[in-house]
Amino acid sequence: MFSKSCKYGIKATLYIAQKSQHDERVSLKEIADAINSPIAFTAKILQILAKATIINSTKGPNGGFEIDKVQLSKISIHQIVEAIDGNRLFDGCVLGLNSCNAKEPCPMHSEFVIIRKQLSETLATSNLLDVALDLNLGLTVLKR
Amino acid sequence: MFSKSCKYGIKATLYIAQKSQHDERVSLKEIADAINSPIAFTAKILQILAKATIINSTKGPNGGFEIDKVQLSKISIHQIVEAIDGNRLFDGCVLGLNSCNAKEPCPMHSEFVIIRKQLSETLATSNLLDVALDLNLGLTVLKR
DNA sequence: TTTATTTCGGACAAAATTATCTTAATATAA
DNA sequence: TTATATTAAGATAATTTTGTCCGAAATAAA
Repeated sequence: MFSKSCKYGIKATLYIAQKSQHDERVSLKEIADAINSPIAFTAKILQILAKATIINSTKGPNGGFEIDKVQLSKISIHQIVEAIDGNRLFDGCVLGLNSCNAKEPCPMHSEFVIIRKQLSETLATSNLLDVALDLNLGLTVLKR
Repeated sequence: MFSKSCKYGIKATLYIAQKSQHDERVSLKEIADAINSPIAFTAKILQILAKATIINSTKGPNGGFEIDKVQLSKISIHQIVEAIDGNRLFDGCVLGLNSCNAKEPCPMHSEFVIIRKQLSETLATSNLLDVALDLNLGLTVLKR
């Protein structure tokens, strides 16, 4: 479903979100520890997310990553997926045809209209604040 | 969503299904042509499908691939996906955690319960005969 | 201003996936 | 029986994705 990069990206963003809620800026190392990911590779993904203005990065001592607290409820998982994996999951033909639409569909097209709508909506209506709250309560986890 | 191998596998099986409906056995080359796939790589995928007894293969002159006509309505796309990509799409944690379930869920777990149920059911209730009929009517296509 | 800390960016490396090539095995028909 | 057509299987190669390393840039503090 999601690439490995994207999974790391989502988990990293959620961890940053959780900490940002309490005004804590977190370092690359702390993030990689928290989500059990390779540190240097995680750095690359965080760069992508920073360029997409989903997270903020600060260099230097006490630098690290954070998300504007008031933005938490306005950022969706959909945005993260788009930034890292692009939108072929939402747009592209399930069977990989170059073009595929209602008029000239692949054999799976119609079956996937509903599934993708649900997927897209679920990801679009999710938001970092809600997810961070569950993390705080220990209802969900980011590694294991 | 699906690996490239899996997409080839689905398309190849659907093409074989369509031809098998009319008692036509098809060659590797014909399949690769019909679905616009690399021929040798397609051969590998067909081997997997043959071992999974989803398709039948015959060597020698006039050999090729076919599916028992009476089985067409009993084979689902779900079976093809399982044979090629395994069932991590249906089972595995969306965020890649080693274990993830209702008791100790990842932050996306509950959101994906519905999506995956729908995905799994859609694929499980599909069958080769129905899809082949649409292909026959020209309502759907396998390449472009 | 110098030093320490941290992310950024580019080059490089490893692993996984996708793709090809060659030979073997099998079946058909002449 | 021999030649031919076809898939099977194994080795190899190319590409993409994932992962590492190192120096540069930026920032803060001494």
